[in-house]
Amino acid sequence: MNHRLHDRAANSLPEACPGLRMTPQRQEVYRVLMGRRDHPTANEVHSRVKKRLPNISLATVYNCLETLVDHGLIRQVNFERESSRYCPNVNEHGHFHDAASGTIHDIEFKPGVNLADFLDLPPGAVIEDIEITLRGKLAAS
Amino acid sequence: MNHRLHDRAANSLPEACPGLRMTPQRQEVYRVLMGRRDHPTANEVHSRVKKRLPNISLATVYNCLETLVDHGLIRQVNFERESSRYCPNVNEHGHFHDAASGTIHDIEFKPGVNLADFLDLPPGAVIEDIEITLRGKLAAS
DNA sequence: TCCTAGATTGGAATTATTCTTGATATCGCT
DNA sequence: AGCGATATCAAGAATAATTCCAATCTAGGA
Repeated sequence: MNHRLHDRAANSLPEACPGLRMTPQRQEVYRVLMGRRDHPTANEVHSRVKKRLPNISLATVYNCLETLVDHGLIRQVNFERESSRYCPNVNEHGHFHDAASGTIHDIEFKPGVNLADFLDLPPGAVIEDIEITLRGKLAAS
Repeated sequence: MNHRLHDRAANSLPEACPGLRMTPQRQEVYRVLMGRRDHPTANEVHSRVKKRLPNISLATVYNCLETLVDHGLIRQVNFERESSRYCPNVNEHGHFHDAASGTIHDIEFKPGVNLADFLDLPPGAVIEDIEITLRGKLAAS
């Protein structure tokens, strides 16, 4: 069992974030994302958050998610035209979509990798954000 | 000037595609995409196609685009939650979104690149599709 | 030519998300 | 503690892209 992960999941925000007022709703939305890192949709987040905040509205969940994204505490992930999903892993990383199970796995870059190593970037391009999505199957191991 | 490109753009379908009935609508949708490779949305495709087929409906444009995608003649490209865009480049490639101009550039992989060299894939993962999107700025050269 | 499967159309329906508005809560200051 | 300014919340309405539906149409084969 990964205690490091578990401990983080049990807390609310890792540290204060400048300019972000920490309300019970935002705290709980964040807590829920940390508690189960399965890339839930806003709807799923709403269901989970309602366990503790039964009166929270879906609109508020959307607001909280947007705020947390804007402050860099979580990331919004899009697959095709499906509903957005949310992910508390703010490291640069990609996602692997297992078609069979519908699960999503974070994909880390191998250490020391540089985008320009494998992509033919336009000269002078300054990259601000990367989104890498793989779709496929996990062969039975 | 790139004659190869220009010639392809002027034609309709490059070759017959098994199981695909080539209707005037599909032909024109394809022609429009080849004629201007700027990753238009379904709406933009609709406007362009109407020049020659004034009665074509948006639903038909969606149908044609879907069919062409299903047959591997074009690709559907999604950025965030924006409308889907369509692209006649069916090679494996990524996209660079220039925030300033709103333009989209195809990004090719460097030759001989293997994704597994750069990404920490889950063991036994079989990749069926890759989507790489970069957002950033093109520095004034 | 006639039949049939598939294609097209226009409009209605769907769905995720955003917007609006009024009510609440919080912050900084005295 | 009290007050005004500001931010947040909630509920439902509104939006926008896309899909669905039912009714024609069309092309190609028997």
